Amino acid sequence: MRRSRGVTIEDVARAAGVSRQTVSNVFNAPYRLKPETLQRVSALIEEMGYRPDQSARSLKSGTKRIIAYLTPAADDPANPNPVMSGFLEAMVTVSGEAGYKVLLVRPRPDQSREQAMDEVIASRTVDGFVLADVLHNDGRVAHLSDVGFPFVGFGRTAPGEPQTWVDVDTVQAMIDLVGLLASKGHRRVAFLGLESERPWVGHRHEGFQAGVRRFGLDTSPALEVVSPARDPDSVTETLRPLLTARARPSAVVAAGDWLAMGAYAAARAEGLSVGSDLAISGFNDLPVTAFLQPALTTVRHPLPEIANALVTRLLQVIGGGQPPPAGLLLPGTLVVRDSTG
Amino acid sequence: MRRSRGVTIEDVARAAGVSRQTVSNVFNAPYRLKPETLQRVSALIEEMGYRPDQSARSLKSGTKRIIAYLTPAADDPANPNPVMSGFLEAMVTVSGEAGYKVLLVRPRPDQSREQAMDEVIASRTVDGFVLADVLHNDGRVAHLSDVGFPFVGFGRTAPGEPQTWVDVDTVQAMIDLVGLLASKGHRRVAFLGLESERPWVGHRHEGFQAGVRRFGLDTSPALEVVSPARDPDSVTETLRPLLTARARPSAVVAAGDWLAMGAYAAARAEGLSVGSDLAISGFNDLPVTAFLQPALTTVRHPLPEIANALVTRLLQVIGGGQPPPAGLLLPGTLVVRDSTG
DNA sequence: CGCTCAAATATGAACGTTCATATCTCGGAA
DNA sequence: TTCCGAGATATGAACGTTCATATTTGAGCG
Repeated sequence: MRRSRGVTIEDVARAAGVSRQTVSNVFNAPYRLKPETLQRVSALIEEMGYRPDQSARSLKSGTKRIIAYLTPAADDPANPNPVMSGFLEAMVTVSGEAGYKVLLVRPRPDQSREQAMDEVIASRTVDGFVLADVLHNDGRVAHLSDVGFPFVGFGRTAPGEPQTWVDVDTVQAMIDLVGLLASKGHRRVAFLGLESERPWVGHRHEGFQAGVRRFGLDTSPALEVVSPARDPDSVTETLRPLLTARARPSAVVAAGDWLAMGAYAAARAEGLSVGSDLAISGFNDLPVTAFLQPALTTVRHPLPEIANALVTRLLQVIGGGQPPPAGLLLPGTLVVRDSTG
Repeated sequence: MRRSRGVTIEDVARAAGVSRQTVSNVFNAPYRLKPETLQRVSALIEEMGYRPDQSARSLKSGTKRIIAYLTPAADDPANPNPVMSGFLEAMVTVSGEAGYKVLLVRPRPDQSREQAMDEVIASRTVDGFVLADVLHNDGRVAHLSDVGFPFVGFGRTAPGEPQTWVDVDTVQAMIDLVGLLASKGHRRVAFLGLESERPWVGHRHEGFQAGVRRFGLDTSPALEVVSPARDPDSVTETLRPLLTARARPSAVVAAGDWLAMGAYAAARAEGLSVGSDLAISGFNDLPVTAFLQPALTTVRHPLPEIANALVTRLLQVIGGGQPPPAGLLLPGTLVVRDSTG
């Protein structure tokens, strides 16, 4: 009669004629074992299919080898955010390589995000948190910082707050983008923004302005417009005055890919050919960009690098090290396609 | 001096002047306690912020309250699959409501999916698996079934295999879609397929054919074309002969939304107006569909219902119940937008 | 008034590890 | 030859729960 649970360290120890500790050392301190013993016990572990019971290991050692990902509420339930699923994808890969798994945590309808975090912390289920879409004065940051639980975030905190964040250098990417357009001879470049509090909207605007100044392009405020929403109709409405003006811009830098798609529609509505009559660029490199005609020039987030930096920093904090003194900005990648001629 | 770990059951018991078991019962068998005691201890638990240590609980009871989601390798790393991220989203929500959390498991580069699962099983980290994109003769299904570990899948298995799956009733959805077109007077409807082994491609084709027969439309095989890839250029190439033919179809039913986007491009290339000159439909209801002009008529997967059925079935199997005798097909939702006139 | 029995609560053991420490082994120096 | 000490391995305790079982409590009955 076999036990219903799995193979235990005791089983392996008995089979190998060694003690539990020796088997434990195969996983936790192989250097302590005589090479010959290591070899022999390892083989037996493999053969018997033994893995340490995570619960027992966690209970005794206090380390879970699990990172919690606080799932962001989707902007709009019908529109899952592809940047964030790409980020999660990268997080899983990178933390997997570091020997950590990712646990998805979503606050129940009756809970605040902070309460959900408290529950996970109190039940000692994970070693740390990864937050997405972190912004200045983020309640989650304040809370985790207060209770002293390890965390890192994708986004940015304010200067006085903990600096355990990593983000894309949006401003620099926008400057590069404007530089690309300038190099193609564009002098009147419009910026298509979005009416939103999200910090990245501001960063993209800021980067655009910096780029325009840097490359000596037309800085007329009339070239900067803000759409109330991302749908093509709103964008078309927003851009119409600009595109029908006497001196229309030769390029539109949109604050995001969806907005850029709207700009395509606006261009078509005015009989302008995207790429030749009007250059258009986006931001985010959503899956859709490659399916547009012409394909959209955009900026790709360095998601693997961001995930890597976050995991590295988080493990550092978990390990009891000093939290990083400053946030980290990583460069985005300009993906040049046909929409910019 | 406070202990570095958290509040334990012992702490609460002492503070309340009761035994550990009584505190434990507050969570696991409240009906056993005198209402007065329950009340008093609950209040103290709340006040002290006590939560049972998951590791200790798991170790003793054997139940982890965690479901593993074996993350599917993205078709193309640059194109995360939005249907699957929507599915994961739904899984997190539904399992959260059932008191379970979702752990993401990805095989390391040196591992097969089966090896990754074995590792998770042997380390007793989760109670069961959810598989996405399950197909006939799926190695994961065979393996989990062999080792007798609880699992369910989104997709379909072959008749002889375990029937713990849930899927969309693709055929019925396609019939509905063809019915919609028939009701609008279309008689020559084309099917735009994709060169792929994926089972859903076949189901969509099958459903299309059933619909065409059912509604007495033109069944000419010439109306069924297959694109070698999903990009707009390939699709345009594939559709050109059909759209320039003497008797061109008045509608195109695409096997997926990306293909439908390609059909938009093909229509434009021939100077046809989508919606009026040529009706086009897709499948999946990707985020992009609402941003197209005209917005795309498509089929939405019943992701919350699928997740719900899967979790229900999985918990049943975990609880030691009989595995479901048959798979479950859930109806998709026709999302009628302007691309079908 | 004492007894019975169910309801309510308490106790000791066990889950499978790792930690802290103890013991063993064996080559080399005195 | 004896002893030392470092390297290698072994042992008992502890992590914080829940399980199985034991004990207490108190209402109802003869």
